[in-house]
Amino acid sequence: MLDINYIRQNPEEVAKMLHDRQLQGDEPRLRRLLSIDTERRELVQKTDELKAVRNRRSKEIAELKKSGSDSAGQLIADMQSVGEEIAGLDSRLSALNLEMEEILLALPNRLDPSVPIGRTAEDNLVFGEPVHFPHPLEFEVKNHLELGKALGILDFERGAKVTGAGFPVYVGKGARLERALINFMLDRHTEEHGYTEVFPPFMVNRDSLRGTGQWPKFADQVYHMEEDELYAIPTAEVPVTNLHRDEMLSAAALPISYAAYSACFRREAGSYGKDTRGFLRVHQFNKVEMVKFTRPEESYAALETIRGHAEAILCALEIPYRVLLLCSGDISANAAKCYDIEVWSPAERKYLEASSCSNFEDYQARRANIRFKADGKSKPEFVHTLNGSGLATSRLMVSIIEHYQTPEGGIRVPEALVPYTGFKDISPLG
RNA sequence: GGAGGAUUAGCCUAAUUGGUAAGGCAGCAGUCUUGAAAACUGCCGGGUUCACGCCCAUGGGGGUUCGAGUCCCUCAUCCUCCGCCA
Repeated sequence: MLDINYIRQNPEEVAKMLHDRQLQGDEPRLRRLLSIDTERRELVQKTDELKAVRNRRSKEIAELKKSGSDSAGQLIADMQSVGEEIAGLDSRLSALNLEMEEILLALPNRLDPSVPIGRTAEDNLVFGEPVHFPHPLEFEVKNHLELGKALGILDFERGAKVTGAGFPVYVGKGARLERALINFMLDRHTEEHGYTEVFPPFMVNRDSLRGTGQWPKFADQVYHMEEDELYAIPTAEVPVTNLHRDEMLSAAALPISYAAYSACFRREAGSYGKDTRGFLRVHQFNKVEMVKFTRPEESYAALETIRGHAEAILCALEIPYRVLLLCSGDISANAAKCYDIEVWSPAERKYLEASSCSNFEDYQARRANIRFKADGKSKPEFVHTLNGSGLATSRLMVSIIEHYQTPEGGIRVPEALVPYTGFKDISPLG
């Protein structure tokens, strides 16, 4: 959520941001917001004056009653009408506040100046050089679906029977490989990158969804348990960032860094037809997420750090990847700046998104009311929040299966994972 | 699921039959000091104002009232006991 004071003082900047994000259609709502704000402020002034009168008179009534005088009757009658007037203005005010909040919650974040201006994913900037690792695949490569099925480590059909399409089952060494990946990444982040491990709830309430920005705008992408008014988390970002909702953090504690494994649930409503085969788009997948809370002036350095931590995982696994700096038209509404890390799929012959590292600045902190005090004399400030996937196992699994396949149709286990799997390869014979 | 109790600022705690939230700790700045501690003074939730000030804020939402921390309704969370389950 943006600061209404910032919007009031820089309306043309906000309009340009909407334009850069290809959201020109939101501009009428921005104008509506500004007019609500003006009316609201006038109304506040008026009711404040009336309330000041009421407070003063009420004190007089108290004094009169205390002194045993009966002369308070006229005053009380007068205040009755003042009270009615206040109630009328207040109800108008709360309607305006409600509408203002609705618009504010739906308005996207500002963009960092370093974000390239562009219309679609085509305009994303390749950041730095793609990173290669030599994998001798001098034979006809199979895709992860064929290999996974032939090796008996992935079972999409039974997953579809038990739950539905997009809920894969990992079997045998496949399950072990998945668990190894999760443990490997958590260990790296906690032991080498300085994160505190968190194992969060996989369901959250609405306040948490609103805090990180999945509600109200993206509510249709989230599984909803109506009877209990709970939502299945689309990412650990939601429960972990909301750990500190409505808290005043001690300045000395910043930055706070959490790494969390969670299953992630996404309805992916309306997204069938594109990259939907196998693991490329599923309703449930596993992910290790990094979340940071920083002082405002430190957030952009922290973004680079998080990206480095995600890249370190890929380097350790020797999986080829590249980094994209998302353009204004493709970046998510909540983020001020975002890198995507994409891994190379030799079977699909294209890059697949495996990680997204974002700086939300104070956009989430303002929604979730996460503040800190720099020192004793300064006012509470909103922290900056960041997160990055570190990383999504489903996409990594595709990479590992495809890059580490052997001409015989088996899979070697990446060196770094062997201590976690307890085996070095998955052979066609099982 | 049932009964009872609780929720006040970063933390801890007060407030008479309903009369408009008092203190303490921590933190910051200043005075004093060679320096520090102690002591003293000021600041220390949000909005508005050049400022004085004014308004809002006692877990969330609503109600009664001239006036609500206090009374009523409702929801959330925590604690205790009972029941149920693993």
